[in-house]
Amino acid sequence: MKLTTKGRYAVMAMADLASYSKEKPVSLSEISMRQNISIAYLEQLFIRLKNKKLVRSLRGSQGGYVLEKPASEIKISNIFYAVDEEIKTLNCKKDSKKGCTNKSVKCITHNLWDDLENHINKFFENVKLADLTKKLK
Amino acid sequence: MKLTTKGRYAVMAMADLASYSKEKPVSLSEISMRQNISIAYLEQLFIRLKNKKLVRSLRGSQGGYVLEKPASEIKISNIFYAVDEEIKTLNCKKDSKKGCTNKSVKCITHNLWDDLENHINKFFENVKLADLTKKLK
DNA sequence: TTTAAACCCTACTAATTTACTAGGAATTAT
DNA sequence: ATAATTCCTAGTAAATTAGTAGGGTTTAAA
Repeated sequence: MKLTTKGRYAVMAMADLASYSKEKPVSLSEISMRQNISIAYLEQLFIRLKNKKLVRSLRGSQGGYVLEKPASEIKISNIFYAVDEEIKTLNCKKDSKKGCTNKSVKCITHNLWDDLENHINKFFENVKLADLTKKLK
Repeated sequence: MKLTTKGRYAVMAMADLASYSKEKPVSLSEISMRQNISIAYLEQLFIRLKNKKLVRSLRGSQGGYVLEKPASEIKISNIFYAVDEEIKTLNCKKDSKKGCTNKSVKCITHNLWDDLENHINKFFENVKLADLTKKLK
């Protein structure tokens, strides 16, 4: 059970934005240097963050990104969701009423995995971006 | 963030054992059929479960496995630990005092990942194998 | 009006991890 | 003896992750 760089980098980048984009937009090259993540990789993440309306972009020279909303209104779960950092405790689909769809497998521990997912998701729901920036710098 | 089959199968197999090994040892082929996991794969898991004293093996014909302790004394975290299902929110080592060892990277979100790890681990600490078997069958 | 800094977008590839298989050896009840 | 079982090591296929490449488009500022 492991957090991928996608989710981790996205949160790091957003935390960076939260603390450095007060005055002016922050460029990916700045974030790249501060957080040691390649620009090309950051680009991929920011396209998604933008699609989910977590950041706003300013194109052209002197451009960059700013937060679309106050850091106090952005949950970690929003960021993870934007970049597809999914919490998955099962492989099988969860469409069927009870248990797994995979017909012959008895998912005897189904409830446990469900509880776990809820537990983790709740954690991310309860942490806001603003909570992190205190620890920055 | 995803649970691997190693951890998931190990818990399923242990839950199977907990409910079927009361009278006689349960063979891997039985578990294999009930849980739809290959015997060869189960073998790998049970070697580790045995090393960590969670199960006891009985070799030879009519052999199989039984729980080493009552299901009420086996935590999910014990099972995960036995099969190396690790909860990892960071790539960098956590040896150094504060933050990451990777010198030039500022792990600004370090505390968040630490909190997350604790949160997940605590969940697994609080669930016992016996809690699952109620839901079985 | 040119230039350079920036975002935008798609596709590909390398690296790593996961999931699983193969094949045999040792043990033991019947 | 034999068949059912655990035990053990090594390998490989599949999937995912992490990152690169290379070309756009937009825009502030010289």
